Amino acid sequence: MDPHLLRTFVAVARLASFSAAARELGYTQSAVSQHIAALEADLRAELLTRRPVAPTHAGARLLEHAGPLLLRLDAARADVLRLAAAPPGRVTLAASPLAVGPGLLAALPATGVTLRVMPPDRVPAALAAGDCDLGLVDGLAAPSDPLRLPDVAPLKITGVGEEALALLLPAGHPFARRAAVRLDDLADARWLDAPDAGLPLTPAHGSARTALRYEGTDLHALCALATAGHGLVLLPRRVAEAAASAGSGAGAAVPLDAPRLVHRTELLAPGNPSGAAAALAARLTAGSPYDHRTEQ
Amino acid sequence: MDPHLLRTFVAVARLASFSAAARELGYTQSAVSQHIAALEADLRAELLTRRPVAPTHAGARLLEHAGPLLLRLDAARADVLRLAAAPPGRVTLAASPLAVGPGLLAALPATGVTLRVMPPDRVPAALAAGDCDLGLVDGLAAPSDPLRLPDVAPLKITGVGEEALALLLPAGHPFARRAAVRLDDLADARWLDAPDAGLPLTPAHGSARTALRYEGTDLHALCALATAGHGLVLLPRRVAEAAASAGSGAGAAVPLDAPRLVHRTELLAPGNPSGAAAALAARLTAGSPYDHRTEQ
DNA sequence: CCCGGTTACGCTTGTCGTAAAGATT
DNA sequence: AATCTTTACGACAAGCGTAACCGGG
Repeated sequence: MDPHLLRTFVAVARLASFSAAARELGYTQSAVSQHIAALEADLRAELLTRRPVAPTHAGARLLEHAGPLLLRLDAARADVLRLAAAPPGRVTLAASPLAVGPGLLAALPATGVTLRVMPPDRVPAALAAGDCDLGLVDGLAAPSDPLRLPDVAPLKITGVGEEALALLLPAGHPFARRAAVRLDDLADARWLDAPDAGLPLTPAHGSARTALRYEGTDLHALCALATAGHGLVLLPRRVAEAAASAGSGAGAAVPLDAPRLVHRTELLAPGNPSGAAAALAARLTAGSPYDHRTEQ
Repeated sequence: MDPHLLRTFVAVARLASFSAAARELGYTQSAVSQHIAALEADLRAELLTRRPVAPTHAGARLLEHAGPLLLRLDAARADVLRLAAAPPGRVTLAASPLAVGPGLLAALPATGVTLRVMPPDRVPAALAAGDCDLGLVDGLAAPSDPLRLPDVAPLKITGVGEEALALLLPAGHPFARRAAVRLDDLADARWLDAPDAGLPLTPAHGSARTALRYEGTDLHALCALATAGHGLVLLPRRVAEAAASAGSGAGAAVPLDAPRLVHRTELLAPGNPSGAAAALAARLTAGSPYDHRTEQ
């Protein structure tokens, strides 16, 4: 089970073609064919149907394993290489949209930082692959509970902020004048689904119908959709309030009465933060105005 | 970063010797030396100091990655091979000691099952390596929260039981006559540390001093130690009560008043449970008397 | 008959073992 | 001096590419 074979296998499965995979990987079709044959011989199972090329049952299983496996492998490489590489002055920080808040902005030094915003589920992978030096992710969790992140690598995870939640909705919405709403009230609400912006439909939303799916990481657009009545979104309270007032009165932010659910932001750092990265990490964990708001 | 090289590397690091690793792996010392050299050239970093052989900083980092990586690799192999292998009638079930309860015993069919008890942290690895077909682990968690397990492979995880906790202590202990104790009361208690039996010292125990460390998976011995006053143990309530009464009055079980903390048991199954394993899994999740006690 | 995957075969490269050299206690 | 790692080198196998082959649309 050479990683090379595995990589070829996932490429073939993804592209549904031996020749396309060969082109992508810089091999000949023949080599790809041999790779798959070697894998199938090793595992004593047919992994792909040919013509059309599609994973068999066993192949599908292997695919589930292969992704995380290759990711971890890259992570290990990148991690050790990062140790050896001369620590450059620049730091690249990957962050999910809702992790970009006042706490982060206050902690950023004047120079030397690249900020890269991406969907939260891609942050760990970016860190693993060495594309960035630090990661900031956010998500919903119980107070002081860590987020449930895929463990792609031994990462140092630090909570850097927790904030209560609020619902963003149009000013004319029946709930808009309430002092607070409870999750029970929202059992069959219509939610906006915006996984790239860090607002996927979670178990907290119940068996909700999706109002609209938004693909992108732009919070302003998302808030505009919400205040225009295309669906509800659950946001950190400050963000919701800012969006409600910014929209020239078109929106309203209603606090969510769910004491066991908060918006949490976490800092992910590889075990070996280089000098500049370590300094930024320290400022993010300690110096942030988010910091001491750990309860409620 | 060939897995073979990685495997050699961890062996060398573990044994602190090239030659010993070579013997263990069936290579010559020369080959081992070449493996390490290849790794170091690839990662452009010295991974081991020679004489004495010890991991460098970079090597230590790589070691952190290598373990889970190799485990996942074995898991993938085992998983796919299991698919192809003719499903034998026998099922091997790996379980942590406290997961062996009435629920399990009731669900066991008359024949065809091998039960293997091991420390909870070794169950996922056993499943990954294909040494067993199903796993049962237990641990402390918030109600209806899943346990935090290392994700060695894409496993199907199902909660099969939650139970309140109780403290087992000698009959003469100051707490023995209380109706319940709270975690605050136990801030500086002396705890038994028995990680192999599934009772490691957790954050729930505060910054506790360890009374005695017990290595082994035998609950009876552990309960005897507790009732003899060698330290406190936190057990599922039924287990604690049974142990208290079994010890001919030497012990007492005091319910723990911590509504946010329960003893939870989970069933781990690979994605491809074979016929017999699937049947047992179904009986464990559905038929168990544990099953409907999900709250409190 | 064309497109795409497989098989045959030669060549290059890599990997292991033997054996000699080098280093460290 | 003894022990353990490294280096040199030869043998063998693995892996890739070229090219011929085959099977389905």
